[in-house]
Amino acid sequence: MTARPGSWQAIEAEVLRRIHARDWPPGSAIPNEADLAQSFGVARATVNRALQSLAEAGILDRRRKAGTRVALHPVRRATLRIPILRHEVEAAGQPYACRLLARDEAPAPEVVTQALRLPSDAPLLHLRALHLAGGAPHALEERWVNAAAVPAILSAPLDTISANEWLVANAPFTSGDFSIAAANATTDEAAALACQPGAALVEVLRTTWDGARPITWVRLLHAPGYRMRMAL
Amino acid sequence: MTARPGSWQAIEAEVLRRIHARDWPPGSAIPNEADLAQSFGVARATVNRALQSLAEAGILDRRRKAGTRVALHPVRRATLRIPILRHEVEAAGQPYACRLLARDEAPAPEVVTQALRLPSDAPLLHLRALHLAGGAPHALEERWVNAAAVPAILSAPLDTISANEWLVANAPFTSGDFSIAAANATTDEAAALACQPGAALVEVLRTTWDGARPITWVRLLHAPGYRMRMAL
DNA sequence: GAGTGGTCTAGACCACGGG
DNA sequence: CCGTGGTCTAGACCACTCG
Repeated sequence: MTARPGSWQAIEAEVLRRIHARDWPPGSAIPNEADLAQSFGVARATVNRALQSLAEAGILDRRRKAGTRVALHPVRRATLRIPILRHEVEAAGQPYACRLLARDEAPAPEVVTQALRLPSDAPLLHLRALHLAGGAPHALEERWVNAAAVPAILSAPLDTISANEWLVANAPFTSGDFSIAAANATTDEAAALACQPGAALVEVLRTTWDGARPITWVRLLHAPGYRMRMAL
Repeated sequence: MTARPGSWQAIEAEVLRRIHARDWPPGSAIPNEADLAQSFGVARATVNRALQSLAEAGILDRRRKAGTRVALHPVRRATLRIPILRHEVEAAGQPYACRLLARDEAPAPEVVTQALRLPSDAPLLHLRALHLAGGAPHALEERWVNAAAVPAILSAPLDTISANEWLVANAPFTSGDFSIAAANATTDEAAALACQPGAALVEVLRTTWDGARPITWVRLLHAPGYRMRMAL
């Protein structure tokens, strides 16, 4: 488990140790790369690799000329892996299924068109699907797809493959928003998810873009008991 | 905005372009580093930097000898910044306050001791606090601190500084778990958060460790309307 | 202006792991 | 075995930004 002496991981661990040991307290400046390299007996590039890793993790603040400082408030970052629902379910050892509940091209609500920065009369494909895990409802998906950006979706076999999965394979995106909140189940949602009306549900909102072109807006309502886990 | 030609960012962008353009479709192998370096006219280390960046982002799968492949299912990662609550509130332009509701050393529930992998009779400090934003309830915090690992907390002025902030400054951690779920407000919680009983609340569970030593377990209940946002 | 991090190069050796 | 990625080195130049 211990990194090879002289490796950048070893340097990283040693720097971390000194920070935790308060040798280098929060807010203080640490020696520059050249000095550290000499004192550790490695090349500067190796020190650079270690410090960049720590900076990326938010442990250090680095600025040219100003030098490297221990972050005053180490803003912790958690990385959330967002799997395809099918994979998530199957990874839990349960059979997955997806049922297409609705599909139409009705005009989208303002919330959606505004989030996608599209005119309110833009032609959007509307989909509603229920994801099942082991026969039980897992999540309810409400989706709007920008048909202008992904015309092929109009002829996609969405009763065979979930829109989620089809889009991942056919419409790569470059950026997006992702947010999590809690919502009480409406009577309709409760019926679809086989839970009590008013039950607390995890609500995930996602918008994706390919460059400047909006691709899709989706709202996922997870069945009660759902929990998103990450490591710190 | 465009990266300098020959920089690793430029290589990264070009590789990304070829992936999006389906020159290198999902699952396919791409040339090895040496070949790419030659064709791009840069050193192998530069190509390595670019490909490592893409691998870290989940776009590429890299294995020694097996080479580099375009990830079949680009598992998207969202990085969530976990700020100190006070900062989060103040960043929203609202005055922050924290009220300590309870503090005792009663035995902890099994859920807590098990999550911390401690014997069920381990001495834990129990805290309950209400975080306020602009005078309105923002989040309810239920916390258990491993007094054995952080004895100084027993004499910390927790009516002045939130336990959250005190721990960040005085008890660095090396790893932790983080999970998000939704919960209906109990009558007690509703009273504290000034909302309706049964309201859907975002529940955050966090456990932190310093090496093998458990530090703290905390449950945060956010007031209705709370939303965690991240970029993809 | 000058110090510091950011990056590139050319070359080398190593570790992993597929065939 | 041996090809591929992972990493280290020594040296160099650049870019940013603080003073």
